[in-house]
Amino acid sequence: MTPAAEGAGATKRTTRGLVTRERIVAAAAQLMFERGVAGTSTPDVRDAAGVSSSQIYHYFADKSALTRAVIEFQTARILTGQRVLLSRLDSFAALRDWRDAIVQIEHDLDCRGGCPLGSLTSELAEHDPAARTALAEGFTLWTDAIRDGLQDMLDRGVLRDDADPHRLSLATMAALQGGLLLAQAQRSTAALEAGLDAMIERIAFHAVAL
Amino acid sequence: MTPAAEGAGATKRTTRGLVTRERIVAAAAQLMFERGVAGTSTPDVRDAAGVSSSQIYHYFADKSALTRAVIEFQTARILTGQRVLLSRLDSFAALRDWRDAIVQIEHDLDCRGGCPLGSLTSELAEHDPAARTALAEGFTLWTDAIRDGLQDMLDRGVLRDDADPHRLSLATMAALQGGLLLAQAQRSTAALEAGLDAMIERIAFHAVAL
DNA sequence: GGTAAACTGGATAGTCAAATCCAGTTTTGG
DNA sequence: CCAAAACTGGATTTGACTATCCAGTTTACC
Repeated sequence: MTPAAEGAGATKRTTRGLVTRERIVAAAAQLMFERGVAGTSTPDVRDAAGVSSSQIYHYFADKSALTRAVIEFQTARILTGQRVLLSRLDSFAALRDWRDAIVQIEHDLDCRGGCPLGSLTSELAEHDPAARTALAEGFTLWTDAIRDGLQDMLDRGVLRDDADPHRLSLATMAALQGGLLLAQAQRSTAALEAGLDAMIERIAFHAVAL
Repeated sequence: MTPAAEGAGATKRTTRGLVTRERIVAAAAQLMFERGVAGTSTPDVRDAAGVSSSQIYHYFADKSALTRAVIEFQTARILTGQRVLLSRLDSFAALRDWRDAIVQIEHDLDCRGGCPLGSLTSELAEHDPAARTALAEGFTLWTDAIRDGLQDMLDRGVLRDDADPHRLSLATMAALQGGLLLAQAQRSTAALEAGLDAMIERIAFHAVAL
């Protein structure tokens, strides 16, 4: 009778149920961000979400399913949270604003935690194939958002034809992820700033002469 | 009576003892690379190293101390393993060889595991300050090796004076780390290649005109 | 108003890992 | 040769976590 909790089981859910489910996911996401997946126990999530133990297993088949929900949650969070910046990532001013916003966030966090998706990657990629796939998908969506802005710049003639938006967006995402990882290790945004700046300058190399 | 196992306890160690200690660290490093720190139990390490349980706690105060030894092991491994490439990272040909070697390694590993230091970072940074410091130090040594090559190019007039070796090396390390992380998630070296290529091109921007 | 879902709260089983301890054996280095 | 270190192999304590189950209560919705 346990609702499939995830699959096409199509168990009827009330609004209240969905809200509770979301509260569990949000709490788990926060804890996993702060302490990692292995460092987050279901009792921890239970307390943080303010629910009873049974509710967690009512909505999720097991911890692995909860973790996958967290990945989707973080992906959505990044894409909507950066929507304003990402949707208009189509000028050098916008790129620099985006860079500044990320550096500012990291600074405000005292360089703790790295990237919500990046941290999960190294912990899950090798022993949870479903999680790895979900993470890969999240990175792809994120990278594509950057690519679209660059494509826009190319279409509008801001960038020359020799610019490859897809490749540039991949490189930018690499610099971002690595910058966040190094920020976490070194408690400094120096590498993050250097990486993002270098990529923006690299993109500027393709700009049509003023 | 337990030897401090790490500190300035200055317990006399025989050659055989050091060899065994190293065998434990190497086995732990391999397992932690494959399964993560949390996914590696001391019984796992015991079996992989072919020693008795007591020996692990004979050489290391606890799992945390062993983990720190693993970080030092991996740092040394990277620096000596890439010594040939890193020590002469002072020309564009050398930079490209270095890039190719890294991509090749990742390809041979089927994009599994990411960076030995990077993986440890997101897992340990937030709840093991000593580990975080050791990781930061490892990244600094690695980045400095890159910086030295660039400084060489600058000193020899291959790069123009407006090149900032330190900043460029930081950006390169960010692209490398992010590229490896994305490779792990997406099982593709595309982002790694794009990131490193972009950085090499970025450095080439500072090259004196031919 | 009644059915189904949401929810509490705690008991519980089973597993596994960290770390300590010990009694005895082998190896080594001066 | 002999003392210290290296090492075996396993027993053991302690604790935490995953996951299940249940008996009963509250809330939502047609």
